Amino acid sequence: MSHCHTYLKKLRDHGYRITPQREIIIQIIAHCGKHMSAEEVMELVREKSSSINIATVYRTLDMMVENGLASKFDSGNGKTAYATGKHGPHIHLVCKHCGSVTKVSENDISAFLEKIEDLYDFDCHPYHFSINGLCSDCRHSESN
Amino acid sequence: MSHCHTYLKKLRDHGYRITPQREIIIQIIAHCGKHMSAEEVMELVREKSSSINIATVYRTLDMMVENGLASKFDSGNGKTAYATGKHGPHIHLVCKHCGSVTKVSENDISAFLEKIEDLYDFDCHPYHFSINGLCSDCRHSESN
DNA sequence: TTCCTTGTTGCAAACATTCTCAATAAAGGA
DNA sequence: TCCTTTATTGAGAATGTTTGCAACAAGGAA
Ligand SMILES: [Mn+2]
Ligand SMILES: [Mn+2]
Ligand SMILES: [Zn+2]
Ligand SMILES: [Zn+2]
Repeated sequence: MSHCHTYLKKLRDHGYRITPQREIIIQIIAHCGKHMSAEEVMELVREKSSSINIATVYRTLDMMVENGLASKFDSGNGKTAYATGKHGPHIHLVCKHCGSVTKVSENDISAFLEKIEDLYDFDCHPYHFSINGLCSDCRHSESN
Repeated sequence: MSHCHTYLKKLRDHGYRITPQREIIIQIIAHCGKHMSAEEVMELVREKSSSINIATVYRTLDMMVENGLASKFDSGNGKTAYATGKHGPHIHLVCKHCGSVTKVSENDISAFLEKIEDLYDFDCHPYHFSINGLCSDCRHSESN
């Protein structure tokens, strides 16, 4: 069963209705491994159907986030980015000085997330978030 | 020297000009220990001066973030929240099912942040961000 | 298959945030 | 103190995202 069918089934099991709009949107974000803004999803949606509204795209993406099927985060360029689990669990270190983004691998976070689960009984899967700070280059080149 | 004078000095040292608008905005966010939205800052600004524009509030808060004097994160209610270091370093575990927010203490994160610094030479201070997931109540009460 | 209930959609308006630009004023030098 | 340079401001337009609501349609019942 393909990735997006799993998502659709999960949503149906949660009582959501499966509409053609949702099928198209979920297929797009599920098959594309990268972050996408709502507008980028919308562009691909338009290739498949001509009358889906941007509000429906936002609503569907947010529904996925609320049900743990996608993550949502501030991409730093003024648009919110969405991605499914296929994008893979990792976090982004965003330099607030130069804007560079460094990826932290799953391996380097797992111990931390296990701790969060043990101490707080909180399940942070699929995890994909950003931490702001100063990158290596910027912290060493600055006088301050 | 009060908290906000330290901020003002740091900004002046970085070449920024100190305007009455910035003094008022920084004083407000520096003295208030909690997260505030730009609109909430604006309301307090209006009590001190009648003609400061909301764009200036946004610009000043973002300037603080870019210079490591404040953090900025998605509060979940549709408005971005800002806070200075006085709010204290910690992270928020936000339940995407019920919306509850659990605070993770500095103590439980420090090992992770040291690892990030060692491995990636990235300085994530002042850290104050959120992780989405399922809270204890929701993960156990749900059938899924 | 048909009907009913109620969740979902498209649309437009509202809202939150960012940007553009001409006017203003902070900071430093004379 | 006055002048010059140039960062900053207010105003409003633009952009990105959310919301209210009437029309529509998915999914279950009969
Ligand atoms: Mn990513
Ligand atoms: Mn906080
Ligand atoms: Zn950097
Ligand atoms: Zn919860």
